[in-house]
Amino acid sequence: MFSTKGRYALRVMIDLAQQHSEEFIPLKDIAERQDISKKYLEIIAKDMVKGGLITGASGKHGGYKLRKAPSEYSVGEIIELMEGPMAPVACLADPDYECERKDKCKTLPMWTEFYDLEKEFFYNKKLSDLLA
Amino acid sequence: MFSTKGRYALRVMIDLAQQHSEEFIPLKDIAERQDISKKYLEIIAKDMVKGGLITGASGKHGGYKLRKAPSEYSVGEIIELMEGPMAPVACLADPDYECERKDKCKTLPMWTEFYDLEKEFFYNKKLSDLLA
DNA sequence: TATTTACCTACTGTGTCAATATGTTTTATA
DNA sequence: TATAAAACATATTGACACAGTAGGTAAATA
Repeated sequence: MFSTKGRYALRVMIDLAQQHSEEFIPLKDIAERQDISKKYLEIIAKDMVKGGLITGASGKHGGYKLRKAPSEYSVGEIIELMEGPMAPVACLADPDYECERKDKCKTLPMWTEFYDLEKEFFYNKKLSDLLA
Repeated sequence: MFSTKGRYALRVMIDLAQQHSEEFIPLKDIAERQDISKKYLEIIAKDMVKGGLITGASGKHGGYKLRKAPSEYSVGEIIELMEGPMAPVACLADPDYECERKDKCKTLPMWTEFYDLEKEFFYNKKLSDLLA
């Protein structure tokens, strides 16, 4: 299950895209439109700035805006930035993970196959695909 | 991320299938081979019996065995029995979930599409596919 | 200087995960 | 019939993540 961090971030991205504005959009407006606690969204928006998804501006007429066109964002990059790798098992999430059973593990190929499928799905899905 | 409940259950199923036996296999042996706490596996095995995946027999020469041929079990049914629906979001996990945003939700079609993909993948993957 | 906004740090209640602990019941066998 | 081996049952626990809340500071504009 994806958590609210990723899902709310996605909704913030969609909301920003829908404003079709070069101006900064205050979080207050987004929180109201999306019906999400503004205080909680602050945490999420801060991480989004830190991760390079959006830019923030303080002060009057401040707010947030996208850094790229919606078609240039993949859903996968948004979700993985907020929640970490969308791996089905821990041994795939961390490349340094050394499982001593990995050579004889009967399920690893299946998890790998699914992980690839999952990444392909979400990295080919663009933010612009969600605006229809 | 799938939890140990589903993953361990899958390993128990694989282990049972690998014994190619009509006898009951004691959990002690499975726990040793799989290097999983026997006490914890007891909880899991009990749920597996309850869910109809395996049959259990108490007493001497008791243990567990599969109820069907490995090719008749899908990985999906094993995982969902142990962990509940593998839905990416709560509103898809529960058919009675009534989200007031569902009609205007921009992300629901994507989650649904992914959920279908996921189910297709895991329900077409059979236990026998993991024995190679 | 006042207002608006983002940004920062800390805290908290709730729940799930991954077990452990301590039994009781069932069944075959010596 | 006693014993051992096994499943089955119930309760508890420590650690952690999730989903926020609370209260404040810094920056920018008018």
